Amino acid sequence: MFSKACEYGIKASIYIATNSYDGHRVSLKEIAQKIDSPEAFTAKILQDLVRHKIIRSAKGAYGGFEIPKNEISEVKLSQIVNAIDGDSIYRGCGLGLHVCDENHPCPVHDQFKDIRTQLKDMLQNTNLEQLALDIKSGVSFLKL
Amino acid sequence: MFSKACEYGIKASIYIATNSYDGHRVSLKEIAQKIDSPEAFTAKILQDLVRHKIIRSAKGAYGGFEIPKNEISEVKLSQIVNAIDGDSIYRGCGLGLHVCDENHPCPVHDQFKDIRTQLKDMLQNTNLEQLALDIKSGVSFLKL
DNA sequence: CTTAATTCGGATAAATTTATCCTATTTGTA
DNA sequence: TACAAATAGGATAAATTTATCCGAATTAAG
Repeated sequence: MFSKACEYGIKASIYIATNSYDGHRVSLKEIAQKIDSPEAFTAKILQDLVRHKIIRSAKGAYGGFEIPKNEISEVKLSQIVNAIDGDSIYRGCGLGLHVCDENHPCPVHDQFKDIRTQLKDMLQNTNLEQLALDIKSGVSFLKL
Repeated sequence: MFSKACEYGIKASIYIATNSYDGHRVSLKEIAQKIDSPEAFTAKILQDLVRHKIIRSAKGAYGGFEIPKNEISEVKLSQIVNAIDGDSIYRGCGLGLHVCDENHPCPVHDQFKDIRTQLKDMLQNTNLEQLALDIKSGVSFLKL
């Protein structure tokens, strides 16, 4: 579904959100441990999210990553996915045709239509606050 | 969504179906041209589908690939996807957790639930006959 | 001012996926 | 039987994704 990079990006963003919620900045090292991801690779992904202004970073001692409290509920899953994987998951053709629309549909265009729409809506309507609160309350988990 | 291999596999199967419908066996060369895929790579995928008994092959002159007429409507997209990509698209965790179920859900488990179910149902309920007929009647297309 | 803890960024390596090439084998037809 | 047209399959290459390493820059604290 998503690339590894995207999975790490989503999990890292959620972990950062849970901590920003409490006003805590978190380091790359801590993030990688908590979401069980390779540290250096995760660093690249976080840099990418920083460039896309989805998260913020602070260099130097006591530095780390954070999301301004008032922005946590504004960050949608779709932004993270878009930044890392692009929008082809819910925009591109299911069979990889370059042209695929109502006028020139691929064989599974109709079958995929609802699924794509639902996926797109879900990603656009799910924000980091919801996800972070479930982690904080122990309802959901970031590893295993 | 799917790997390139899987996309080629689905398109090839549909093209073979449209021809088997008319009692015509088709060669690798013809298939690759009609679905716009790399020939040698497509050969590997077709071999795989043959091993999974989803399509049949005939060696030698006048050989090629076919699907017994009475089986065309029995081949579901899910079988092709399973043979090539496995079932992780609609079985695995959206964030790649090794354990992810109702008791230990990942942060997006609930959000993905419906989408997975819908995708799974669609793949299991869509057969090659439907798709092939749309191609034959010019309603849908295998390339561009 | 020095040090330690960080992120940043470039280079590189490993793993996987995608793609190509070549030879062997099979098989229908002349 | 010889030939040509196919699939089968192994080896290899190219491209992409995933992952690691290391030095530079930044910054808070002592």
